[in-house]
Amino acid sequence: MFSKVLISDDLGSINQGVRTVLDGLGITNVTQVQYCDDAYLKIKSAYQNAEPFHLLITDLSFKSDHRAQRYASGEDLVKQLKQEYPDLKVIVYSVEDRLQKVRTLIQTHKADAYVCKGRNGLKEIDAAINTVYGGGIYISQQVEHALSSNSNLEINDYDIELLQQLSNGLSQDEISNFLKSNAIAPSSLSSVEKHLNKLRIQFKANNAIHLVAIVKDLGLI
Amino acid sequence: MFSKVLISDDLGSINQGVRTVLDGLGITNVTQVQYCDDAYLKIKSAYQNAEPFHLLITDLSFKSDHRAQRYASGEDLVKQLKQEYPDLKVIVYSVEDRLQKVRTLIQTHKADAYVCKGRNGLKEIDAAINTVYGGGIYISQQVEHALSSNSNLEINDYDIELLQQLSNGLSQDEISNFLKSNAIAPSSLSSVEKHLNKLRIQFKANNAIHLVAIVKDLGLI
DNA sequence: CAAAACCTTACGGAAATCCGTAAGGTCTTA
DNA sequence: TAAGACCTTACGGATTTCCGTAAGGTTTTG
Repeated sequence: MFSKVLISDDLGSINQGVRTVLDGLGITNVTQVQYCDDAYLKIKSAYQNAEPFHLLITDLSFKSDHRAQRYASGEDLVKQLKQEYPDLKVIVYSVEDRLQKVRTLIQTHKADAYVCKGRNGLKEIDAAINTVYGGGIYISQQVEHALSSNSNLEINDYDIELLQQLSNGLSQDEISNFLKSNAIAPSSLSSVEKHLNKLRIQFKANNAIHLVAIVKDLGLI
Repeated sequence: MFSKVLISDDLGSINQGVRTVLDGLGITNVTQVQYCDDAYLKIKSAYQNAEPFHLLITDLSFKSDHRAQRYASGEDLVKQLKQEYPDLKVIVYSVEDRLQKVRTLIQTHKADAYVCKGRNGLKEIDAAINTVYGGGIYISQQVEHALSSNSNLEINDYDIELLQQLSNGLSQDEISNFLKSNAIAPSSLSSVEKHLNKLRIQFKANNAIHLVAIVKDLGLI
């Protein structure tokens, strides 16, 4: 079993619950932090001292306060850590249950587990730790279809960018110019129209307003 | 000090933290529930047995699961309870920091405190309990300007309705027809345009898409 | 390689939006 | 009651979105 674990979560009370689970698994070398930057520094220095952490359990959303942070979210933290220390196992523990988030964390950033905070959260943390220790990937039941299903996986970063800019108030013409100046292809007004039209059909939206409302509800932007 | 308290929060681990605070205040008669409906029933039956709860500390968002619930959110719960039992003190304890939510809870539903979950959440819970016990209203610092300021309080139900329908994908023409068929005045296309234009200016939105994105972020719809 | 499939881009027209102006109605106030 | 403020409604034009069609380029496939 893991012997050295770091918990990162800005709500102290949740840390307590996770710690209880770790106790139950006989894991006593547990460190807690409340800021992403602290998590990064702890892991880095432990690694340099040849006493690396084996597992990180982290939340995604951290309330910002007066302390300026390099890593504003758990996602940024996971991304960086997994690049730098691929051997470090990472369990994400979040209330966030949007499929796109799960997908990004697991597939892109290579997190090892995604556990939704909820009534059974701590039980799932237990299961996740065991699965991850065995080299597996654990995903909460309520979001497990994020990976498998043939759901809206075919929307890509380009589409997200379009939707993002649209929701920022840019006209389609302005989006076209934005893409040109950022060397993103395709950039013609016609292409912007085509892609947004495709998205409208995909999400069964009546118009661009409806589309933005829908994807915001879905948490895609 | 309060002697009989109910905590309602679907994440067991958070309950633990709040319970610690209550312990520190010498409050030992504490009950916990994980569903809004349970909270309602407990309070109702305690009242009927002439042993009413004095204080409810509740979350707003509850994950839905297999159990069908009459009260889907903490907001519904607070609304109902405060109507039925005005003497019951209510502290809302939520990660939600949108001003409109705070306003509705405090002004419309008459909650006694609004505490944002965060790094200092438990300290604030402590302060809130003391303030509320003294008959006051407590609001977390980060959202306290929700009430005082002269902010966008002048947007009314009619505006919300327009924004709602707009985000549902109706064109302005369709909204006009919708208003006519529901006998809501004013209903002309021109008026719909005017009001939406006013809202665009108010929220500094470039266009209708931008407007919907903004008010969705603000939690107005 | 050639055909097919796909994508990008351009263009044009219908519809919707954005944004003035103006007329008429309602409410407030002196 | 009369003037003023405010609101609703109508209308017209500029701009933007919506939605086809078509030409040219790139990628896939046999």
